[in-house]
Amino acid sequence: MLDKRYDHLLVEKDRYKEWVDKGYFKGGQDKSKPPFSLVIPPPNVTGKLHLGHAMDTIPDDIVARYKRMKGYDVVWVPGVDHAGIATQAKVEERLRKQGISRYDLGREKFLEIAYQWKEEYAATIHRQWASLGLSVDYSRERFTLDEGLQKAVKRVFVTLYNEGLIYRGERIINWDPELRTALSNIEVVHSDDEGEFFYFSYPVEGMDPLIVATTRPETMFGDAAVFVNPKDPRFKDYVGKMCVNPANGEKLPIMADRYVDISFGTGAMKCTPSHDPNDFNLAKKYGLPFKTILDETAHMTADCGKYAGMDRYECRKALVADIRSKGLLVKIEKIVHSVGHSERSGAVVEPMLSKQWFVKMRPLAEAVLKMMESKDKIHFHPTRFEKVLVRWMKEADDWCVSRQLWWGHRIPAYYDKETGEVLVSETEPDMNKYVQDEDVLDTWFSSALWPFATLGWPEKTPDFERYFPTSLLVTGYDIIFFWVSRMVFQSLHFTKEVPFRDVLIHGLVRDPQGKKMSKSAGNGVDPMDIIAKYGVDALRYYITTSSSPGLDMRYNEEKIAAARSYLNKIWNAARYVEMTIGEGFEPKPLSRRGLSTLDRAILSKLARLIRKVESKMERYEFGAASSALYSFVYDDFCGDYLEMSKVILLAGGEEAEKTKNVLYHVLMSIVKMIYPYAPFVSEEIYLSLPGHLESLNVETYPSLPRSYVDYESEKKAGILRAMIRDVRNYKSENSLEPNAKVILHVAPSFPFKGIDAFLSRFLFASKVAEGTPEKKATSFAYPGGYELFIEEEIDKAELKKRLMGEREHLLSEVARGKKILSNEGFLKKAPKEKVELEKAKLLDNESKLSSVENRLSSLD
RNA sequence: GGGUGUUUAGCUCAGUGGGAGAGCGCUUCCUUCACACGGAAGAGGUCACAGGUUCGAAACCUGUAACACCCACCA
Repeated sequence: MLDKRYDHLLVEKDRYKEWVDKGYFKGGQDKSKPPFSLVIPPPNVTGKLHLGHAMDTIPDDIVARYKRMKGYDVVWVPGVDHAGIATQAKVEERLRKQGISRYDLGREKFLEIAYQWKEEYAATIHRQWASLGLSVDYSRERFTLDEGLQKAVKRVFVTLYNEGLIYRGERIINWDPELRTALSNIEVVHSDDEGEFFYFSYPVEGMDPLIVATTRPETMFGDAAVFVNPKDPRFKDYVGKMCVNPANGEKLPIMADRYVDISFGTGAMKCTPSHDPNDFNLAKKYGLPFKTILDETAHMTADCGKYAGMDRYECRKALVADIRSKGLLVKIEKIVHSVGHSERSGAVVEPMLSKQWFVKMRPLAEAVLKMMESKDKIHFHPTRFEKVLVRWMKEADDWCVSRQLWWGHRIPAYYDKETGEVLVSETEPDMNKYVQDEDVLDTWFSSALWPFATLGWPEKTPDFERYFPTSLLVTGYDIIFFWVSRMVFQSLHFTKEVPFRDVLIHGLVRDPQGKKMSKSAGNGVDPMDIIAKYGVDALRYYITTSSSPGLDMRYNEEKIAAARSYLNKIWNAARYVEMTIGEGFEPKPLSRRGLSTLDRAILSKLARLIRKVESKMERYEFGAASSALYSFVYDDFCGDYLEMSKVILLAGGEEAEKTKNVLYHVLMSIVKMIYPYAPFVSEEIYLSLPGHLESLNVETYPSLPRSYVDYESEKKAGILRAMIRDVRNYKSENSLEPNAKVILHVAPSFPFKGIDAFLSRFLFASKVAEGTPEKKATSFAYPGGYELFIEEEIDKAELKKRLMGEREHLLSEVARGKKILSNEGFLKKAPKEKVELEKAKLLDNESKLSSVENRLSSLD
């Protein structure tokens, strides 16, 4: 027997371990079942789990549990991501607190410490998966740096290199001077920062000086020219002349190119080939010299005269002061401009000319675009995110994949110690002759292989054959570029298949004000706190049902409390059913034979509900599925059926036994349908019920044949329910006590077995008579022409007022019905059922109206 | 500069052509033997605005406004 109250701490205790130990989550145990596979979005080994992880994994878990019940062989591969930059930054930060830099330790020792870090955090992540109740298959767990992934990464790198899709080149890249590594374009986040726009005077022999504006004076040491637009009349005579760089006195050619925007700044632009991507292009075009004037920590190089060794901002300040003292500073304007910051360190990114490895994107991207136009395309939910992928694939520049870090997949490129010739190879060459590239790969390079590499690729393993492509990926819209797109093109290129058939995109959890949750803002919520307070089932329910797919949600603790109340409701309904059916109850198979109208009605609703919930679950519409179940639980099951069935149960006899069986089966169905959302509490209820298997984890999804759908019984039960509500409302409006005795009449005879008993129990009817009463009485009309009369002396004025209001409402309803039914367009074009429905409604409303009018006239 | 989303009850949000819904909050009443994490009965919305399509629009189309987000090399 269940306790009076649902206590999530008791319910969740030790349960997960038991499930794992019993092997319920292990895939591949029955290969006669159709496969269904997922991979977890591997969390970074950088810290604690947050609500974003819950958003990533709980929908996966709901689908996995649902699919198991539907008879699939589910494999859900778990794992963690080494998260190159992020982890290295954290490890370095920890070391720094001990006064150690990574350079003090050296590569090998540093990696040892990083691996320790990984073990530490992987353990935390495991505990948190357990707290969330994720039904992942631990026998298939992977890590983005494990042996298999290393093999896959090498295979991919070497193959792409041999195909000419990976190359090493000198280009302007985004440099993070804090972490001292190159970054890809999407690892740079732009923000509108306040800055200064400096106008300097560049002397020109025999002419007025040229005024050039810049936000970055310190880069003037790397300038190679000044550009103007060829169509700009102001500078017609300047082109071809030389001007003097006020920073160092060097002469710079004045050149013309259409790239220059006439209306921006002064119309004259300085060109710094090594520190600006556009200037780089111009310099290439015109053969200008490249001079690097910033080092890897963004300090000025030896080429910068007395400023050598200064930090870039220090130099800017000093240089501007010096130019001012020479009288060459014209003015300084405040400006808000877009500045790139490192996603990880926050440092202002420095565009630098640097030799890095790149993945050539065009051919890979084209394959994605082609796939997304074919009938075998990947289906995104919601579909609009397909556009996000497509747009990014259309625009993507070559991907800089080398990182000047230690924590990651080392690039399998080797350089001949004598000739410097490069050798790219999966196997290590003679290391006496060669030295390996120092750099590692972008973390996303290995994450991109996750769906197929975790299943065994490049080997043709049984898992790979059976479970790839995976069925579903769940992730946030914020990493479509970083992760989803890269998995797609790598998978298409190397397996010739999509990595997953469906992608379910979720939004972000924001704080109650709608702000992004972040550590620095201190507005984050620890899922572990929620779980401790409300239980993980309530969290799971909340996360998956309180928002629409793809939209952000605001964290709302009240809704978590509401979710817990809901689970408590189910818990108590179960408790009641257990008490009612009693010890030793043996469930029998359901049969419609000999069932009461009430039983038929609830089973009819259940049959329809199961179909609806299933169709929503199949489309990953958890909100819609759960709200259908929710209203069934509250309104139909607890509100109506449980209460009304008490009448039958009290009467006892064979009918009562049948009702007990129905109670049991309906409850079981509810428990099974809520199970994917709330596995812990449903397991507890399930195991306390008779006729259970060893665990809900091995149960099948409920089903009821269509023959159980019985609208006639639903309608009758609905009328009874309406009668009860009407009389209660009548008492309330007429200031009668809810248990005030009334005499009721129903006419004509309502074919509902034991109606007297129902009405006397719920309405405190002292007598239920058939036929129209002799005395004047208030009446209510119902579909099918049934009327209910209440005998009770009440305030005539009040009654009249109420009836007038009701008449008004009915008149408008009748008018509306007549209008729509006299509308030829409607009669012709609307679906037949709709027309019939309207006709029936009109008839009902007319009969109600005439009843109300009779009552009114009898009052006068 | 380009793109996407949002605008529905006091608050947070569902609702993809056929009489406006949920949770919380609010009003009145009720500890009756499943549940006060509860029950009964209620109040509360020109569905942002303006046009259009349709027999019928919160929903579809076109514009407008406000807010949010993404992308982009304007020095």
